[in-house]
Amino acid sequence: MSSQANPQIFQLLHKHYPDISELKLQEEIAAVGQIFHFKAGERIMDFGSYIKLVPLVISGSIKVVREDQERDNELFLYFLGAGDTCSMSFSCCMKNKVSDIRTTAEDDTTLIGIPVKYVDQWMMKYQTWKSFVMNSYDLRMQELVQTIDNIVFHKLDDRLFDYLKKKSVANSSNIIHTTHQDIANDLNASREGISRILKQFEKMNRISLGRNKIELL
DNA sequence: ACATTAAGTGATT
DNA sequence: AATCACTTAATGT
Repeated sequence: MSSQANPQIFQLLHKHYPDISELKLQEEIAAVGQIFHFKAGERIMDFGSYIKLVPLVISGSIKVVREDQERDNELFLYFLGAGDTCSMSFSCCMKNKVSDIRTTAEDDTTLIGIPVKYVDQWMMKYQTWKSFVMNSYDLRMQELVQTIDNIVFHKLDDRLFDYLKKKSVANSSNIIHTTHQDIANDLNASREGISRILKQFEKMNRISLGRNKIELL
């Protein structure tokens, strides 16, 4: 805590996290936060590891997946982008539990890591931190409820299109490089099902298809 | 040219 | 919508 505030973090906060406006809080984050860089595809956190840092994403994006114990599958949860933080990490770290989730850099990513012990402290100390945390919970919650709806009502096509949109945003490109099989794994669906729906999307001129390539129109 | 891997299809449940 | 059994197409060696 005797460490000095990192002026770079200070600036990044200002730019990407305008909601975190309390000066004292900004100073604390700058003092204890650390900047990390990850290359696309790099594993950031894995199942079973203890979470000791909460990320504030600055640029790039992170893919968050949940482990599926029965199969060798992973269920895709969501992408984190600039200005996002990982709601899962809050709940995990507060109980000092091991991670249920795995995160990988979807794109080259920069983030500020905050040691978990402060996350707690700041909740009581700073109003803006509290609402920041609550807010990101709320956003994630809405998103998850939505996808649960889509699963219950068998709307695989909605889920698939959402997935494509989000992936496109995550990679800041309209062209997505992936296979139908990989998508199927992420969404816990069959490859054939994905292929057929993609084919429909193509006929509706919403996308165009190629090998290992999907372009959003 | 041959093998491998991704994608498309139709039938069945 | 999943699974199976093939077929067809694209790519790598």
